[in-house]
Amino acid sequence: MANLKYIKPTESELEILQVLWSKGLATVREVHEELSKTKEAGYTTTLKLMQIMNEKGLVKRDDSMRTHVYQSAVNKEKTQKHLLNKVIDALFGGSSTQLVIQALGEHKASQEELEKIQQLLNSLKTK
Amino acid sequence: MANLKYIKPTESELEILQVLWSKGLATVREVHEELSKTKEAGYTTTLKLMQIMNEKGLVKRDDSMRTHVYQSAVNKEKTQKHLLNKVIDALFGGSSTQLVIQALGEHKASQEELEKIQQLLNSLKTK
DNA sequence: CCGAATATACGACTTAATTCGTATGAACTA
DNA sequence: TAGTTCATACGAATTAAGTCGTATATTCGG
Repeated sequence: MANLKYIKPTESELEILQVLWSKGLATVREVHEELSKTKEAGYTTTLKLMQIMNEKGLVKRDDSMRTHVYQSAVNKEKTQKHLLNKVIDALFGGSSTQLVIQALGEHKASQEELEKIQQLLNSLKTK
Repeated sequence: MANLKYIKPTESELEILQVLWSKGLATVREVHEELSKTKEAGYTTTLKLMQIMNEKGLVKRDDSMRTHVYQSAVNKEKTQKHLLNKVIDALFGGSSTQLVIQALGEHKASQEELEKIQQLLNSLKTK
């Protein structure tokens, strides 16, 4: 195996993964177009990044055609979980509750979302 | 001003800030001792890091004595908030709710902590 | 007072991320 | 078919983090 241990994408890599997670399959061009909406960067920069990600095993690609088609090679939820753990340690001394409080306090969530959280909370409390 | 915009401590810097936040005041030696509990690094490495942090404005120090005394120059909650926002963007497409759900689902919180979250949730819902 | 211990300063090295220029070749078009 | 467009590959430059060796100064114990 070569990926479960080393899920540690950089910020730029994460941006690319976001696109791949949402699109499923995408060419470098497509990823680059998407990133260009919010970011300034040359095409070959994106290309290079994705090539490196391929070497690292963060993405897979089909290079049977001239234009390669990429997809994520790492699970979205697993990656989120993994990096979130790091944040909780680095920023909140390991307390996920502190993080939740901080996150809930700061950002507005819709009633619907709050309800979702409430349900989750209920299931945790009665357990 | 020179700090509100650029709160972007690295991982190592965050470790040091954690120590300073908890101790209030500390010498390089003290910080280094603390870090040594969980990490392998030379004394001068910690020293250098803290010197750089001083230049960046992440910490302040009293160098009126031979042994300098450091303290954090950035607010803990502000820093948490700032970096948390980055994580929410980079990892959860801007949805703090997704982050909360992920965090609550993964980590066990005590009944007491859950109660705290519940109260926060109540105040958000009735608003 | 002298040597050991301890402190800071500073420069240099290593590694990794990011960026991009350029080369090369395929494919499409007039 | 020649020229333009678009793709990948690759190498190199830049920047920053992290690490540490070494120089130098201060302090303290005996």
